[in-house]
Amino acid sequence: MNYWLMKSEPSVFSIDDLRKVHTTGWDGVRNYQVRNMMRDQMRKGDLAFFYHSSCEVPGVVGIMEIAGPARPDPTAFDPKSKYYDPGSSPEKPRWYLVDVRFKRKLRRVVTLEEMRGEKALAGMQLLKRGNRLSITPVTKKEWDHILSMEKA
DNA sequence: GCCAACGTTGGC
DNA sequence: GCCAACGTTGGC
Repeated sequence: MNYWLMKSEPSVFSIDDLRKVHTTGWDGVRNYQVRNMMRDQMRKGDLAFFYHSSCEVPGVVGIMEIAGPARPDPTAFDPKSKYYDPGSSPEKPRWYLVDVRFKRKLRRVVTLEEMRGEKALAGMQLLKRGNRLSITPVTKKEWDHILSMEKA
């Protein structure tokens, strides 16, 4: 069982959007490292933090569950999609997504700023300089620590 | 809007 | 295979 953190801009897709649709394909990933993580390491039943990025208060806002194994990202095949990639085809897909299911919202936003101040989170990949990956692994210790911050 | 830190592209 | 130019991410 693995833990993850997945970023999304709330103006594009927020935790409230996920709550409404309940389950959705996490589409639009166009980074090879992130693709490989989804395809090779994410498993059904893994848990992930939903993180709001590029917004007023960036931070962890909720929890979701990986609902199934990686599958080809259909937006890559759609010429009308902004994620269209002519180099990807159903026969030879280049991009993958995982399905995610809403679990719950946190009682409050655990902000990026707060997390930076926590010794226990000093090694977190999210907090490393220059990190731009939209999905990063989270250790069980980091996971539990962030959940303990929710109550503070 | 700025800009640091990456990733990608393409000429050579 | 190198590397300059360009594009993107995302905090601030």
